[in-house]
Amino acid sequence: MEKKIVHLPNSELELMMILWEAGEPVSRAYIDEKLKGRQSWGVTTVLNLLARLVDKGFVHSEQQGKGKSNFYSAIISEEEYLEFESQSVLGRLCARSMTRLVTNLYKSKKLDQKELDDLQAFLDEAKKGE
Amino acid sequence: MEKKIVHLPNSELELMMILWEAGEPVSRAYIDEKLKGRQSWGVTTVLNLLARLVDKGFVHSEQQGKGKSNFYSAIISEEEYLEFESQSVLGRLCARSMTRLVTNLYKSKKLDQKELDDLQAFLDEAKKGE
DNA sequence: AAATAGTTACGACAAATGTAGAATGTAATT
DNA sequence: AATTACATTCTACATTTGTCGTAACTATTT
Repeated sequence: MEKKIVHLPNSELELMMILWEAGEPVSRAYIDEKLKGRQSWGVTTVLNLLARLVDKGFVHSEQQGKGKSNFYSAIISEEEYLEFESQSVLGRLCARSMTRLVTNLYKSKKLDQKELDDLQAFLDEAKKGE
Repeated sequence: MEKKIVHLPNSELELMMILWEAGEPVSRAYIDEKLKGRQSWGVTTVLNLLARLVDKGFVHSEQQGKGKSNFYSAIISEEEYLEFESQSVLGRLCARSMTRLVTNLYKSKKLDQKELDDLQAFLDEAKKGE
């Protein structure tokens, strides 16, 4: 079974972001905690979304024994997913208005200094290659 | 009826991109043309997607008289939509991996020189404000 | 051992999405 | 005036997505 990446709906993406950020297998309870303030999904909802992600090959779920909580971890990495979306409609939209996007994110304080520095480093690199 | 912006599915976003790029009212035939190579949707499919966009308040459709083709134009601007998405899951994903995103897009030649220059200008501006 | 609490799996269902056929109406062609 | 060629609207339908309720099972508490 090869790694086939598909576009994820928002709800599932929300969970993937948590798994990516965690970087290690985490429990459903952990995910619930991270979801606080963003989404108020019922327990089953989260579990169900996780199950769908497992089906799609995005997540691995390992059972810790009956009655105990499972541990979930990302199989598809953030890089891989981003790479995939870059080739899609979304990628084209971002490309067309990259600066506007960056400006928006900066204004709403979603971009931290490190990301800005990295961006500068990338631009310096790109300039050399011209 | 205020301008309520909602998340668009890929298919509809694909059409919006064409309308945004066009910048003026265009016919369905024009859209079909632009779609060439990307999507092979039947005529009705495109019209149906346009109708849904009209319902959602994203597109204005004006009839050029019976039997003649309509003209479609974007009501919600690219800026507005981007602003909206910046606040969503998508925005957070982009923010978290902005540099990777930019790098991907650059590699696949989706970012042109102008966009890079703009980006640099933005960074210069941001640096001053620190 | 009965009750309670916590966990996951299964089934469900409305709404949204992807995609198009059929119906209907005008315009141009024969 | 038929026929042909397009255009749009309406209807349709399988999938996917958003969200759970229930069932079933284990662990803990009383």
